[in-house]
Amino acid sequence: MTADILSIPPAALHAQVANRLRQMLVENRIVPGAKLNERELCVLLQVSRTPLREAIKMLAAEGLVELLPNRGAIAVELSVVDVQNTFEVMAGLEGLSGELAAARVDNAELQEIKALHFEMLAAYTRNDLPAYYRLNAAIHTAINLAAKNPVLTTTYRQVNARLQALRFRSNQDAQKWKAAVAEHEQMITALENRDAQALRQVLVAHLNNKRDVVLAQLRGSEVAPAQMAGA
Amino acid sequence: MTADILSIPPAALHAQVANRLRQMLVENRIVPGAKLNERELCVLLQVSRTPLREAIKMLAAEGLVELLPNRGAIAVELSVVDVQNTFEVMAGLEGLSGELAAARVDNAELQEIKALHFEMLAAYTRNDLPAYYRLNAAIHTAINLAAKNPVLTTTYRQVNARLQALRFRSNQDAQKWKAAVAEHEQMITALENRDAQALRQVLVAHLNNKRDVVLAQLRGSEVAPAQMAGA
DNA sequence: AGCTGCATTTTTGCATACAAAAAATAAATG
DNA sequence: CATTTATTTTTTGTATGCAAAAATGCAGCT
Repeated sequence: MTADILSIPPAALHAQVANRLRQMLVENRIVPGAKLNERELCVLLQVSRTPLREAIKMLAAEGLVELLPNRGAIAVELSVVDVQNTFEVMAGLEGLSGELAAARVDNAELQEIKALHFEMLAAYTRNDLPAYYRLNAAIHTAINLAAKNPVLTTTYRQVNARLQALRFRSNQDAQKWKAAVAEHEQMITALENRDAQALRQVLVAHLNNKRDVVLAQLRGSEVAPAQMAGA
Repeated sequence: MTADILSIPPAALHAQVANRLRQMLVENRIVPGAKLNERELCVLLQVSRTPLREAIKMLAAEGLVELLPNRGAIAVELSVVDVQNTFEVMAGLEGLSGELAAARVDNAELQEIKALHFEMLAAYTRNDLPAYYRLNAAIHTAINLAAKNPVLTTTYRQVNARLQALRFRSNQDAQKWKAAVAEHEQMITALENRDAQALRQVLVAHLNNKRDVVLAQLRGSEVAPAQMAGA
């Protein structure tokens, strides 16, 4: 009876398709530059072209795919400059998150973030990179949510999604990793002190460091093929 | 011969439709909360439902319309809290624009911004509100472009679009107007001095003031109908 | 062999057709 | 008379069909 009312209707096909494609893009299952062939994706996702095309249009608006006139869509391929620009915006959004979170975080949220932080330290100590990344992302998400601004959260997620594909394969060296953990310590301190400017600064610095790591790796993987020509 | 190569193919229908709908939403020709009836819009825009629906999906991803399952789309209706949150993000993006613009503006850009500023002063002196708004927007766009970060520009435009409908009808009192002009003077000074932090601060303050004006007006127009009940 | 021009196939973009859900209207019941 | 229920109409969501553009393959030529 009431179940009829409470039961949530299954998401529309175009939304489901958008979610699945988004995941595939973010996880690099569709590599940057690759064409999104409608026929293939229809078979893979078991839907007709109409909802598929609607989903692709949404991903285009989100900046995850690029539409080529009369030539369909391809997964966005970020140049080094694109990555720099995207990180620059992310740093701004992350800084704002921190500023607002410091002002608005409640005690329950703070305790949970601290708990996540300790879990992350455990993963770091065990050299468990996947767990570290997962907890790291959870902390940043929690700080963002503590800012209590859904518009910020949506914008943050959307811009961040474009970088996810890159971070997926980024593993930093021991020294940078240690520095990142130290920055996380500073975040907790700033958050406990409700020091908005301090939290902003450490988050911006943190993201700039991450940018450098990603760019270094990106440049490395670009140079690699050139070595063959030189050899 | 070469004209064939250089000639740009006309934008795809879905893109044209998205542009027209975006304009209608931003100019309040489709009022917040109004349903986007597919049949009506097909007749109005002279296209079939397929490209229309694709355009609507894009606008949904941009946050200009809301999709209701099995009930189509409506123009987003921002609550007071939504407006506050959106301005908060805009302030962050404006601040970042200013910071980067101060560091990267070249002389030609600076001169053009100054010229726009003087034109704006002329419009202010003549009490020409439409021209003032136009030039005001042009200055903020120019600062944003001087930041030389396309990702920032896109994000800024997208978030700003949601507020455009509100600003359209906002006219401030003489005192606040004067204060806004004074803030613009400070912007020019900060930009000339390449003082990133000063420009950030004045832009954030400027946007906060704009937010207050919009919110006051928004609350006013909400109270207005209630007066009838009290009378 | 490599390039060019043409025919074929594939793919995209748009329009239409059909099915299911929601809304509107009419009828029936208390 | 109000309220509910049944029926019709409208509207949305998805699938399919068709035309134009792009990609592919091939024959002919230099």
